[in-house]
Formats: sequence, structure tokens, C-alpha cells
Amino acid sequence: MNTKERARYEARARIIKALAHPTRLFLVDELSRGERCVCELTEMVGADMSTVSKHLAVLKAAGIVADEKRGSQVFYAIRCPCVLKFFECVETVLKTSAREQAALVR
Amino acid sequence: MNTKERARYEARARIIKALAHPTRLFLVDELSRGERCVCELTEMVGADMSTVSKHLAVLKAAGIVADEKRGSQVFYAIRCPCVLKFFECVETVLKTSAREQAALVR
DNA sequence: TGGCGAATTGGTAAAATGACCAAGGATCGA
DNA sequence: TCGATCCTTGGTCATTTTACCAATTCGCCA
Repeated sequence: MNTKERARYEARARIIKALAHPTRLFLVDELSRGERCVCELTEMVGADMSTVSKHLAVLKAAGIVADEKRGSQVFYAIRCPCVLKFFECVETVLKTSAREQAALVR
Repeated sequence: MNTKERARYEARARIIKALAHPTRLFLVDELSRGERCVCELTEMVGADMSTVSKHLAVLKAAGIVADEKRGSQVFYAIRCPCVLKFFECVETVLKTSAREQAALVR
């Protein structure tokens, strides 16, 4: 793995890392249904607003969501809907694992 | 977000976390071309074998790869090929970001 | 214009992650 | 059986991540 290759994998890892947290997955899932302001998301997540704000900042830095200030509120929206396909695959992995577990117990 | 929901997002995050490291992305990429033994992968990655072994253990625990001992070697292989679709999306995100950057400079 | 709600940012402490070294188990050829 | 190779595991230390609190900024309206 040379330097250039490594840089490519690091760039990819940065995106995936941004998704590698339960709260951020929830945020993406929720935003996939339409834009939401931070206070709405905070309410749903049930954590400190500063925590949610920071999670959103991570997603934004990765280019996964976009923000727009309107009045005193900030609305976030998905920028790359393909991210949702992640979930399908993740579910496949989970189901495959579950099946194997079941097979072992059988 | 109730307890059950949270558990679902945590399960998903575990899978994605397993992919959220440049070396592990490289390993998955390489394994997508066919099974490899740990010593081959170690050679390619250029890190300590114990480091590579631990990365592989993370992927295995997530159910993304499977291992098979044959003689003195251990071969790893992809278990859920759909993981490769992650990369397409990740590239899309990266390209979109790059385009926006370019637009800002223009 | 004073104050309130919305949001971000800085700071801090706890927990998780990651890399390497050292040690140990398994397999194979001499 | 001895030694070499392959691989995993345990330990340690540095770095990163994350959650909350406190402080600050911004917009709105009473």
C-alpha cells in the first residue's frame, strides 16, 4: 500500500467514520424523511443539544448533510441520499450473522 | 428514540465501525478480489502482523469476513459482498464534496 | 432594548481505539 | 524432535472520541 493508495483509503474512512455512531445513524435515518431543525432532532435523540449539534457537525464535515439557517433555527438535510443504501447492506450483514448464530444453536 | 430503536442503531453502528479504518477498508478491498492469508495481507499492508491480525478479528467479529485455517495458514474471505457497494456511495460523497469545493473556488 | 429560545464552541473527564512488542499455541519440514 | 513459520493474544502507551456543562452568538419579539 503506497502513499497515494493510503490517502484514498483514509479519505474513504473519514466518510465511513462519520456514520459510525448510533446517534449519527439515527440522525441520517431521520433526515432521510426530510429536513429537520436541531431542536427537533435534539428532542428525538434525547441528549444535550450541544451533543447533537456536534454530531451534526461531524456529518456536515464529511459532506453527508447540509445545513441552512432560517431565522433562529438551523435546518439539516441529507446531501447524498445514497448513504441510505448503506443501511440495506448493514441489515444484510446483520441478518447473515443472525442466521449463522441460529444455525449453530440448531 | 426508545431502547429498542437505540439497540438497532447500535447494532448497525457496530458493523459500520468495523469498516471505519483505512487499513480495514484496504483489507476488504483486497479480499474482494479473493481470499488471502494473513501473511500476504500483512506484507501488503506493511504493518506488524499482530496489528493486521487484530484488524481482521474486528472485521470477523462484525460478520464481514470469514476465516478458515488450512495448515499453518489462516485464510480470510469476504462474507457479505454487498459491503463493496459502500465504496461506490463513499466515492459519490467524496466527488460531491470535491465538486462543491471546486464551485466555491471558481 | 431586554430577555428568551436556538445553536455553536470551548473545556474537561472518561472511555474507546490503535500500534507495537513480547509471549505463546499450532503446524510443518528437516 | 527441533526449529522455523504462521498467527493470535495480552500488555502498555499515545491518540481519539464522546458526553456534558458553561459561555457565547444570533435572531426575534414583547
